Amino acid sequence: MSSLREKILTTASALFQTQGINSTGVDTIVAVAGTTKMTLYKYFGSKETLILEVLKQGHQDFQSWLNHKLSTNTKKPGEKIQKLFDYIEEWVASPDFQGVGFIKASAEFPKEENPVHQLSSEQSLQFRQYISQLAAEANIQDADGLALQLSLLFEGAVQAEQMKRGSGAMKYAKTAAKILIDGALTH
Amino acid sequence: MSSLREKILTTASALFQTQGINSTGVDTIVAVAGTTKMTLYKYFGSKETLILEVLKQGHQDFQSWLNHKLSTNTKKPGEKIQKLFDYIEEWVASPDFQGVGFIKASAEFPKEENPVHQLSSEQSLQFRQYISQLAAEANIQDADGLALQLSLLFEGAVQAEQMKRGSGAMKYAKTAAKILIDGALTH
DNA sequence: ATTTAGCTATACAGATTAGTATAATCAAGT
DNA sequence: ACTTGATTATACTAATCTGTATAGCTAAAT
Repeated sequence: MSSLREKILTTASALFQTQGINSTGVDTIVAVAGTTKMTLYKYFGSKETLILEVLKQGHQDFQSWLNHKLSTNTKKPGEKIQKLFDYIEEWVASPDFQGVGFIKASAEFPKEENPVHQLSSEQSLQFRQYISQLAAEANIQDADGLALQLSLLFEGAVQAEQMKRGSGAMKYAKTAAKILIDGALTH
Repeated sequence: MSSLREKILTTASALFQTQGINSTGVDTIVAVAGTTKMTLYKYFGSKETLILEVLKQGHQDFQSWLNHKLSTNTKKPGEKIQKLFDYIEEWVASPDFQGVGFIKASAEFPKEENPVHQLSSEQSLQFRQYISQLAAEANIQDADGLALQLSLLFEGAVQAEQMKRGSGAMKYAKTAAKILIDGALTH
């Protein structure tokens, strides 16, 4: 079971989001999680490993949640891309939303050779490919191009939301996305 | 004259961009700038002040460059918003492009009470208002809404460009922007 | 030649950080 | 009752970072 490992993960995730990654010490993490450094370093050999695990967990949670929502609420595969931002907005508005890890992480670790930066970059690409796949299912010509544009809206809105909480940026990203998708569908 | 002050400013700006703000120590800055800590602390009383000055300088450089380009290359005021992303792309592609400070800074200093975060937030808002003004000059109904959407594309593309250099994200942001602007103009 | 101002050189204080070493505690299973 | 394994508690090391103190250098102006 090892609920302590998960407790450390969720605590670190919340602190990284609210305080920043570099500004959050392991002492703070273990204090808030109600454990000690020894236990943290037993489960995660280093702070960097912990960061990577937090990123993996967050990305997987988001992807599986989104995929489940889209799979159960659409009939034809081409419908998914049209509902994509509806669920993204729902995700961002949910109370346990803890930001999008890879956006913040890539900003705090800008060196390309850094493992955290590399994982962030990989996750960003993976999400874009997921959108591209949805676009292709809807028979959109330039699926990759539209996917990139939608990912820009997504990342920009998350960025704006992080900059000023409750800015409603994702709502405007959603309407912009609909325009871009409609335009791509008719061509 | 005080060219040392400017040397420190540009050096810090470059290092903040490539290494991250929190990961760049003042010792590194003065070593690269070819001066000493005493001089740095004489001009800027603290590292935080230096960060704020770097942000102010970068934002002002960008705004005045952009404004000059738009003013000299358009005849009617309504044309500006259509050429906006052409010049933004040119700016990002220029060799001395050193990122957009407020995007990175707000990610590294997420606490809203932090002065660096506050300045970043303010600059982001100011840029959005500038776009909104261009939209209003073109007689666009929901100028603020379009401005927010365009700023999302802008910030998302800069974010993507920082994540993977030379990704060409701004090119796709530009075409998406044109679609959104055209849509807003016909309504 | 001497003063003055700006800059350098260097050492250091004080705080914070990641990570480790060691011993004590606690809860089970046998 | 005893062992085993996981966790806690605490102290420590070594590195890093911001900011300061002190003294010396250099060049120009008078």
